[in-house]
Amino acid sequence: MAVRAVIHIDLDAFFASVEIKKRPELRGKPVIVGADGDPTKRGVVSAASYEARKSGVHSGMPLKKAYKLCPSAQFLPVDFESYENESEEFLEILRDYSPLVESFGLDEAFIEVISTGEDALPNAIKIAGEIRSRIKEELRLPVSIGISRNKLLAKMACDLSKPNGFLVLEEKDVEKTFRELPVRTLWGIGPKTEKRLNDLGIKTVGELAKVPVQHLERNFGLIIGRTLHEHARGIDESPVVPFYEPESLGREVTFEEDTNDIYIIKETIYALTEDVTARLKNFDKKAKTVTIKIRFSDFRTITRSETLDQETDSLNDIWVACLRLIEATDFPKSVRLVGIKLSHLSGRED
DNA sequence: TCTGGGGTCCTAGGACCC
DNA sequence: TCTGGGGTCCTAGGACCC
Repeated sequence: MAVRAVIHIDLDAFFASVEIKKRPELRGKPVIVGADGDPTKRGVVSAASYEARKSGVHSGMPLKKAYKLCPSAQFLPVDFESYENESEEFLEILRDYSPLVESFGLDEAFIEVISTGEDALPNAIKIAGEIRSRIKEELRLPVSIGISRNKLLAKMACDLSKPNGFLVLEEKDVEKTFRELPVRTLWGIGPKTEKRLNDLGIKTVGELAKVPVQHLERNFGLIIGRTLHEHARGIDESPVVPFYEPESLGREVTFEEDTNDIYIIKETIYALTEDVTARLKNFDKKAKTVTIKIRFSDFRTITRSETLDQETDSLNDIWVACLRLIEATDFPKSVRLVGIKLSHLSGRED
């Protein structure tokens, strides 16, 4: 009989850890990586070392605020290329242990391990231990690992173990482990759902698990309601998928200063369109739907989309669609961000 | 000190067809 | 002179993840 186990691996404070690896003199110091590394400009924290987190800095926080909280930190620009290189080496190590490796962002991955016998966990624990040693020796990066029988529980175990952790979560321990956890810690519950659950008197995952599924379906819809109910009980049947075809390709950019100038807006969207169309061709895809995105100075964000008669990878076709969308849009306030997205992608059938 | 950029998935309403 | 109901596609927005 074949049984499965899932390992979730997460490189701790990944961008910051890579920077510290490049510059060892930063080890043990607060390091904050974000945007172009200038905390007086617009941008947010992409990663903060644990020393910086002690000051209250966390990813997603505006750099200006991070600077107020931790002025002694070393602020560094995002260097995607080196993170991508490290990430590729990370995935290569994992693929030595199973073909079923699903990357999730640059710094996280799931591995499914199939074992013969009654229990897959002991074998998964052994493999996870080897992976941990190799990442520490070959990549010299800190890592946390969670092991369980499905993706949800493996990820939750990993999150609970951070930093530098290693945690096995068995089904029999789920109820006790989840009982007192705030609902926000459950995968898929963000700030909005947390607030709505709290308003319903549901504060912990243990409480959520006891709510009748019909009650959740009424409040959150059939799909999300059912998922909340299952996740609170540690149930997750989703497979580990080694490769996804992209569903959409997009680029967006925030201006250093808000602008009213329609020529700057058009010029910027054109540059983004060139970039995304090149990526589209690289993927050997064509797109049917073109969407532009505008965020105004008050942060109100709109999208305008057009589905073409025929899928295309032509820069001209896509740009003309963008222009039509721009012309049909009102600009009542100055603009903070513009973006473009291509969707309804399909492979070329030339 | 405000609030990035890359994505995925879900929902709701309207158009349109049978 | 009163207008069903199902299916599908499109658009816009929102929640969530890293």
